[in-house]
Amino acid sequence: MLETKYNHKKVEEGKYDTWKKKGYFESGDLSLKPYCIVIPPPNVTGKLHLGHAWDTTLQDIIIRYKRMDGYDTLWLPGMDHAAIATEAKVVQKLKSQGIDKYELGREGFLKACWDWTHEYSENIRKQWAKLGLSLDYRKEAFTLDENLTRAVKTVFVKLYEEGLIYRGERIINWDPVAKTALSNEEVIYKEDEGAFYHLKYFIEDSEEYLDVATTRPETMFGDTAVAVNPNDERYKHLIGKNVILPVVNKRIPIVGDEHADPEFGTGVVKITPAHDPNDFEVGNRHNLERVVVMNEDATMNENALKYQGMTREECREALVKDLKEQGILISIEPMVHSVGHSERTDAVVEPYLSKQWFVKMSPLADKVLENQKKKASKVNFVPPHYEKTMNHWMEITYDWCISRQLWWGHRIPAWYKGDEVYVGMEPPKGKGWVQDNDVLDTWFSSALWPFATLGWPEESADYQRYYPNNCLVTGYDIIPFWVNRMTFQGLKFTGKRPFKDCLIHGLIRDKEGRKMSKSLGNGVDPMDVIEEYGCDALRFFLTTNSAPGADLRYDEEKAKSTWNFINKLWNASRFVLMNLEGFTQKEYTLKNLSLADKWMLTKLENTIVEVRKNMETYDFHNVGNTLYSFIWNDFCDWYIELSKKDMSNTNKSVLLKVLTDIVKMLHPSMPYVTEEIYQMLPIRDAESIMISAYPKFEKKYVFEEEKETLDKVLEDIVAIRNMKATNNITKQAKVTYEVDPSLESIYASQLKITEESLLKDKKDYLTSTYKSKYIDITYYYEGTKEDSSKKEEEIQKLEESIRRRETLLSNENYVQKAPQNIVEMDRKKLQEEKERLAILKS
RNA sequence: GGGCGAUUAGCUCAGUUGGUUAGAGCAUCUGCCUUACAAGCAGAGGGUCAUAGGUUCGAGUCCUAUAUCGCCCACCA
Repeated sequence: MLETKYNHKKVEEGKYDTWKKKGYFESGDLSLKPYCIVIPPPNVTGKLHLGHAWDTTLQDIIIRYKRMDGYDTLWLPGMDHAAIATEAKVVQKLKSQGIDKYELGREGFLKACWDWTHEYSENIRKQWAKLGLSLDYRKEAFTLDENLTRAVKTVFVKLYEEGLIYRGERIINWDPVAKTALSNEEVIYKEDEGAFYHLKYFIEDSEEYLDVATTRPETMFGDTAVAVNPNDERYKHLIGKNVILPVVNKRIPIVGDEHADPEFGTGVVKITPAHDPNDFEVGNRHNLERVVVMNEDATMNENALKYQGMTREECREALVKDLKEQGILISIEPMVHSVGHSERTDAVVEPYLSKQWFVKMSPLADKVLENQKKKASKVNFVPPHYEKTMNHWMEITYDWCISRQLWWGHRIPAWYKGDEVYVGMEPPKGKGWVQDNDVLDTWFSSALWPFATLGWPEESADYQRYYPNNCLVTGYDIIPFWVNRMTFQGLKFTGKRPFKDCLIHGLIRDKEGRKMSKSLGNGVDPMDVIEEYGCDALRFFLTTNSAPGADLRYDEEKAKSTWNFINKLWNASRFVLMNLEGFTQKEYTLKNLSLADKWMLTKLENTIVEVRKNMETYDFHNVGNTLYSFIWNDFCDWYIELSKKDMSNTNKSVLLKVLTDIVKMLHPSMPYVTEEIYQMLPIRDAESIMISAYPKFEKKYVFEEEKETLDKVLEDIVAIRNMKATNNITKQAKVTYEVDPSLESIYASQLKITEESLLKDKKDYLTSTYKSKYIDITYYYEGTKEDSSKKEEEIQKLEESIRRRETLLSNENYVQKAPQNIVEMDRKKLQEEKERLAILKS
């Protein structure tokens, strides 16, 4: 027999391995319709966090539902090499062992990365198992796999040939710690305290100077002009003249350029084309020299003269001091401005002139915008407003810097010999060719994930069967990095959207609504939650506590209350199973259904319809709430209570049927406990609940009239209990009643009326009476107060409501314009209210 | 500066194309060890749906403005 308390550890034990061994996770039944989701590959950098648990649970729910509903489901697992993120961690690890990346060399370093990858991917697989994810491991992929590599090269070469990938000198975001370029998306801007340094740039052969304001004085060694707005009356006449660059004592021109905003600062801006993207553009317009003043590690180079070798910060301090002494510094004006930091190393990003590879974005982005207008082939975002996030990004796009000065990743398939460049799948023939040292942005490979994992560029069977994917699930923070890029690469290379639907969820926050982060130390490890409350509680909590696309606060109280719900389910099952001991197919019958049975079955069918509808639209919180109240309120509070006085074979059969459908409907979100209960059912339709059929609506079990009758009876029971409670009517009270004979047992059992409760004597009792369509009941009791205000209150409310409804129904406009069923409902309600009022007043 | 959200009970949140008297969980109050479950049962209280206008027979829901909060993007010499 079942334990009285749900024991999640015992229930979860061993099930995952059994499912896996039995092959339930595997796809490939060609007789069924395919359904495919690819997992957003986690980085092989660490542990899965609560966000992963949420993201993957949503996918597992969809996959388990579709599998039970008769689809050939492929949920493809995989992981991301995560270029810079992993490289940064491995560098750090080696450093702690006293090993330097560059001394170790490329080959040795890559080996260290692979070792790291194997260790961490094994951890991740263990956590997937802990979460109960039904992944088809035979198809597992890694972004550095051979076929992914082939796909990456294919895409690179094709885009290069079409001129959509180019190499050029541009200002890029440089991470001086990782010593690599970054994309704009990998830069995090933070508000920093800084200052505006006002400097004197003397006009050549003159005692006059321009007040040039800068936040970065150390870049002045790279100044090759000073710009003023051509329409700025203050400075117009100076255009064409020169200033003398302080310290360096170099002549640089004063140019007129729209970039200089007369309203901002002093209206004069120094131009450093090699260290500022805007200045770079100004430099291009005026044909200015580009002077790089820093090394790759952001120390000053020889152009910084005596400051060579200092860090940016040291140089600024020393230089400002010197400028002050020389009388060049006019003033220091404190200010707050945002400074870019590297997402991975947190280093202050240096805008840096360097030669990098870029993807030309606008032709690819336009294709996405075009496609999103086509209803039949667009990516359907859930909730829909997230489409705007993608489209917005596609409209403001700039070229994507894809080369990284790292070793861990896809090496760029380009070779150089002198000034010659060769791009191809294989190294060029002939001597003297040297391959590009750099690797690609990790997102370049993950952008191909939905099709490259299925075998593309080969026309493989999997690719043909499972592409486009049916759904992609990810957080809104990943739209710019990943969803966008998969979409344009998918359209470009497969001619199709990568996935039909894109289900977006929010971020997990802590109880106070703060983002979970390492620095705050408020992160919650999903494995700890599983330990404490079980996987099923975690999954159900995560997927039913917020609307689609919204953030979710993690609150342990809620996990706890989810556990309570499962415990409730456990005990309801316990009740059913205890009463169905020895029950067999022979006894199973749905004939001679009682009023309660019909009520229960009708509620069940309504629930099935509601649940299915919400499953299809990914409204899992509605699924959860529907099932919660169905199980707790309808099944446990009423039907099980009513069953206690029945226990006919029909009743038992209904209990079994309803419980079976309950665990099936819950299974996608609570795989373990539902399997445990399913395995104990006396009659089952499958070896495992995982491969059993999801409940389908059956009209023959809908009995609307009976359902309404019992609903009314139950309302009466609640009202009578309420009357008893407010009047302090105890068990000792006596009772007389007249009741519809077919309903007597229900009223009697639910109101706990026994032979002893019937009034036999005549004493000075207080009385309270309740009357309705089916029952007229009076309680006789001893006490001090009789509460008649309750009845008066109800009469008042009814009269008010009747007035309101009569006014409404006499309104021509309303009767004509409102939908018929709404008007009908009002008429019916009005009628009922009048009847009720009559009973109360009689 | 551009864009996207949010604002509903003490707290956390639902609220499907506008349609009964706005819901749930937690918390609160009252009474119960009723043999599935006291991590439970029965009953109860609690909301001018941020504000102001508008459209409509009818607005939490649609429109306009305002306020507050959050996120994304751009700019910040």
